[in-house]
Amino acid sequence: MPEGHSVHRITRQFERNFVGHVVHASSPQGRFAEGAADLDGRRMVDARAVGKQMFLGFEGDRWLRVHLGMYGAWDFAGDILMDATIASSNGRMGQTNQRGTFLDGPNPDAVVFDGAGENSVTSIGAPRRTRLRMSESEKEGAALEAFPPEPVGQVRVRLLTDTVVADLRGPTACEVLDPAQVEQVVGRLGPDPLLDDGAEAEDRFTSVVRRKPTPIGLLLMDQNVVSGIGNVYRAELLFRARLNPHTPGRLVPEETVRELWHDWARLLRVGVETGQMMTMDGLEGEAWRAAMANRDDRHWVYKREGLPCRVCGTNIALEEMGARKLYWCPNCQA
DNA sequence: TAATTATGACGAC
DNA sequence: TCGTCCTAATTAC
Repeated sequence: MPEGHSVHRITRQFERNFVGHVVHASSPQGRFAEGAADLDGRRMVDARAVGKQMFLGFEGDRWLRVHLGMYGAWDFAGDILMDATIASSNGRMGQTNQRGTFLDGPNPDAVVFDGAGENSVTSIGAPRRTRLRMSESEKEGAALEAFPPEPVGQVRVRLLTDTVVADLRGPTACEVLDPAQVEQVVGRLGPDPLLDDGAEAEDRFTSVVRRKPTPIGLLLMDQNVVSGIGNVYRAELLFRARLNPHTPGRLVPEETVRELWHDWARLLRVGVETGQMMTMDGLEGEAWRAAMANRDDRHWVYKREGLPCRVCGTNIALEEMGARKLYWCPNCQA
């Protein structure tokens, strides 16, 4: 999926555009008809992200829990108010699409018209009105896109206000919970650096890791140990720490574990702000722009099996760990 | 047209 | 450890 950063970004979109508004909920696909009927007509009162899970609170103690899984995605359309902390103009968040774009980053095909006529929403301060450009096919014909647009594909849930619509497709979880159930789910999750940002969370993560015989490469992916890390961030965090993925948690030096926590906090913040999993640092100018534009240039090891390590030249290795592909440098991470 | 792939997670053995 | 679920894009044939 969409790792933790995407979910925080999506949540901010809901905070900005839906919280405080009465929502019309439906399930165009039909598979969430009951839940949608329950939520329909209620005012959204809260939007929270914990790791990879999002919770949308509605009047009447209803919470919609959504987990995107590996290929879920939210599409936003209409007059979207961009969150000042999100430097993206795209309406779609979650999975990747074609055209080499990334749905949780700026989409070259989505031009933004803001109040100043600038092609950007990166300015801070008052929210700006944005609108997604018409798609290629619509560009030819109709002058104005109808609102709301016809749902495309398998839309599990559609949430609609007077001005904005959000479509959810492909989630691994989508259900209505009561407050106690929400607490139960959240209570089982490990700390999320954007929520639990103090020494207490760092200590909790550190002590859990240092108690376990489990390989650190598995612990980082365990949402009960730490929230929000997925397969990309796992590989990159381990490389950045020059850590062998097979090292049992309890044998990782305490300082290294603490540095892992801080590094995750760092990468998560960058991810939320930019919408991209930029896991390389030390890039400047053109190299940085190239990396931001091309996902193949953003990572140290992820999806680079057989290619020379960017640091030592050793071929990047690929193996299965936790039923997922793990990329690492056997030399740097010896 | 079919197979493959993907940034997840769960339950049955 | 395996099978299963969710969807869409890309690649192979």
